[in-house]
Amino acid sequence: MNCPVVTRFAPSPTGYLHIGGGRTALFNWLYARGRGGRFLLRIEDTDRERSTPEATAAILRGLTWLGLDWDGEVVSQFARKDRHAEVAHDMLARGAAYKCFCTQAEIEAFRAVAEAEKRSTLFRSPWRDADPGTHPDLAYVIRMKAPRDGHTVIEDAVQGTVRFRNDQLDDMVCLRSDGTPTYMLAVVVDDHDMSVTHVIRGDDHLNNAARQTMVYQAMGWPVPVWAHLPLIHGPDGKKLSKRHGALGIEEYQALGYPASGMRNYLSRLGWSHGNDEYFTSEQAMAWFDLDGIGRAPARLDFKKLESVCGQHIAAATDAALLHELVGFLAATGREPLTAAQADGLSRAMYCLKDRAKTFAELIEKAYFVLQSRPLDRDRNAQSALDPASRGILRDLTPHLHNAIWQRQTLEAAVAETAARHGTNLGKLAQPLRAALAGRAVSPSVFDMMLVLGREETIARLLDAAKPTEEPTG
RNA sequence: GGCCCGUUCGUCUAUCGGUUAGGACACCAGGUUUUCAACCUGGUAAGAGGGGUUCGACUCCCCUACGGGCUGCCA
Repeated sequence: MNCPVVTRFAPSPTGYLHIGGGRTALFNWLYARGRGGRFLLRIEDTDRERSTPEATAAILRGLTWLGLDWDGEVVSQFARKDRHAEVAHDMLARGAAYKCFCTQAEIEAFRAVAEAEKRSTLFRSPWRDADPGTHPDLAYVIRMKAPRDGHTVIEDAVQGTVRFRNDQLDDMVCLRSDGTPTYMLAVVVDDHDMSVTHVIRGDDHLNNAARQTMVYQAMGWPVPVWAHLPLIHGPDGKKLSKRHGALGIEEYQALGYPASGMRNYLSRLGWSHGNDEYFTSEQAMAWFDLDGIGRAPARLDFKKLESVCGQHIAAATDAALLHELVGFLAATGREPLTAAQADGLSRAMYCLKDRAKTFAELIEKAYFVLQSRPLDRDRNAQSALDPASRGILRDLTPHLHNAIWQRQTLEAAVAETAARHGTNLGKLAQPLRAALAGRAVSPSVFDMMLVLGREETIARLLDAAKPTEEPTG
């Protein structure tokens, strides 16, 4: 039998897509894409109180930025509530579920007492075996009639065989008293109806898998392959929370990380393929497998993220970088590039991409090509332009008029001029940089000359050579 | 409280009973160097603790410690 792989990502729209969710989506995507399968997206919005359309939009944006494309339409779980109710009643008819008339207040009171007495808080409904003839005409929930004897065994592709004692599990609510389904029921019905073959999700669902298995069994449906991933922790080893800073996947875009680098880094968090560290998404698809997933939670390491991203930026094509840079600028609320800036950036990209780990760094170092005259110089640049240096720069310009505009000849011209003034390239480089970039940090001065061209270079040198008022502060 | 999962350098990890326990990031030292970065060379650094099983355990079993998850008419 050759049943096609179907995976899904099923976030609840109660907030942005966080980094852990992003990784879960990535693993599902890699698994399906690497096997010619389908990767589906379902929004688990059955909690009407907390679900928002804004959150759904943010999740979609996050996935799109990460480059995780899904197959087919986005499924709204809430829209399928009638189907869920139908299954709940089907279970009732099969004797796999029952109506429970206990009120929430009663259950809460029971749990409060149980907790105070340090007893199990597992709720046992008195209606489990009640004669339907005794049912009152009151609101009720439909609860699963879960087996009390024996074990429910989960064969998990990551966690191995996990056995749960059935007497530790309660009769979970499948249909609320208002007729809406709970997650526990809806997730099973949807995964079945959507033909999901592999459920890859956070290990906070491992316990749930046992109860969900009972639903599959009650309905006579095939149980999917489970794969419960360890959660991601913050750099301090604690559960991820707001105080760890950037958490929403979109914040990573704003920080300037390329999507391919994020995918690479995230895939290595909890999964490995031998000693491979840096790889493309195509390689990841080919290599990704469930048995390469670890069982221990991993911590976020921003240094490593940066390092990986730096390699992806260096390896990307200029066109791809420019394209992603546009998205970065928009994500950080900056001015879009003018045509001239985009053009300059393209010409400069070759000397920019090797020295930037993020788009934030790249744009910083691209300052020289994005600005037009007159440059506005920062403090460090200003102080590099002392009167003596300005004189040398002015003296350099005539030699540039006829120079062949190549690195070698430019270097020779600068070295020669420096020597004539009793100094050397090392000393002249900073003033030159200040003149061309207006900054103390930039690509190589010769790269800047090549990118800027003869006219612009000479003009900037003459601008800098002009005596200006010394900074006073 | 009950149930479940986990624990190799600071971090991510390799190892699937026999290795000088390997790699990457970070860090340190040196080299290269016009800034930042990149790059080159070398280095520091790990099997939570205790019991077993075995000729031999990081690898298998048990206990403890620590961390995490679940225990909702949330997902």
